[in-house]
Amino acid sequence: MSDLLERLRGRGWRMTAQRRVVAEVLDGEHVHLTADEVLARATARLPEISRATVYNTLGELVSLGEVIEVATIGRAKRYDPNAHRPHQHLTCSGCGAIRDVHPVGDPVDELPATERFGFSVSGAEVTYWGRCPDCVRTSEPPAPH
Amino acid sequence: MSDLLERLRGRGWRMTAQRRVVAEVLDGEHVHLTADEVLARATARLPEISRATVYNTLGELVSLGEVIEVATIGRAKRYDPNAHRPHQHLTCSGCGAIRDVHPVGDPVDELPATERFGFSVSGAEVTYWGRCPDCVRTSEPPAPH
DNA sequence: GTATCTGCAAATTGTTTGCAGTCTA
DNA sequence: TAGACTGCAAACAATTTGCAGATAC
Repeated sequence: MSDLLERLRGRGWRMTAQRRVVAEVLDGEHVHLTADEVLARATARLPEISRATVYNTLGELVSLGEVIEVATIGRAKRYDPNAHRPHQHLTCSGCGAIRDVHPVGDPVDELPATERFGFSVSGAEVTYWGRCPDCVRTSEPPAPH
Repeated sequence: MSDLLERLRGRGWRMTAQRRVVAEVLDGEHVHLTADEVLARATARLPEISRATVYNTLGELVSLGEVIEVATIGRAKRYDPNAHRPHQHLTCSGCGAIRDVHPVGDPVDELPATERFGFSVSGAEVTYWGRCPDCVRTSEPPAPH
C-alpha cells in the first residue's frame, strides 16, 4: 500500500508521527491535495499536528523529489505524490477533479528547433482540460470559476 | 501597435486613463507580466493609478477573454495578452523568462481515449521548461529557486 | 444624469518564519 | 545526547472587497 512511506524510510528520512501521517495521507494515484486538505486529513488521524508542520513536511517532500507541486490559477497549489512515473494532468473545469494521464509520445518532440529560441529544453508539463463524466451529465454551465 | 486597445475599443469597453494604460502596458508578444509589474509600469505613465484598479482591470480583461492567466508554482500569476492565437509557453528555470511557442500538432491528439477517463477533453496547456541562452552560457546551477 | 469606475484601506487567503520546547536515531 | 522536528503565533505575499467620491458616455 504505502509506497511513498517505504521509499522515505529507505532513504533514511527521520520518521515522526506527523511526517508519517502526512506521507500516508498523500500516498496513492490520482492524489492531488492542497496543503489545507492534507492538514484536514492529517488532523483527522493526529489532532495535534500543526499547519506549519504540514507545510514544512510538504516542502521537504518536494525537495526530496518524492512529491510534485502542481500549479493552479488562482487557487492553492496541489501536491502530487506520483513523482516517479512521468505523467500529465487532466482537469475538470466543472468540479476541479484531477486525473493522472499518460499521453503517447514526448511533448518535447513536438517543439521544433525554430520555436526554441536557443533554449536548452529539458521537459514539458501538460494540463489537459475538459469536463468529467459527472459534470458532462449534469450539463453545468461551461464556465469553470 | 496596439491591437489589444483596438479590440477593446471595438467591443465598447468603457475607456478611462487607468484602463488605457493597463492595456498599453500589456500589449505585445511574449508579454507575461505579474500584477505587480503591470502596476509598476502603469504607475510610470500614470502615477495616480492604484493597485486595486490594476487588479480590477486585469480581472476584467481575463473575463473578456482578452488576456490569459498563466499559473506558476509559488509565484504570482502572470497575465498574457496573446489570447487570440493559440500558443504554449517555454519557461527558463534559471531566470524565469517566458516565451510564447507554437508546437506542431495539437497536444489533445496525443491523449488516447483510454487515458481520458470518460472526460470530454477540450484543450491542453503545455509549459515547456529548460534554460535560456543566457542561463546556459553562464552555467548557473541547474536548481531554479 | 447615471451607471460604472477609481482609490483607499482593511480583510482574506495561502504560505513562511522565529524560537522555545520535544523527540528520534 | 545532539541534532532535527514541532507547535504557536506572528509575519508575509498576493489578491479581493466595501464604500464614498469621481467620471465616461
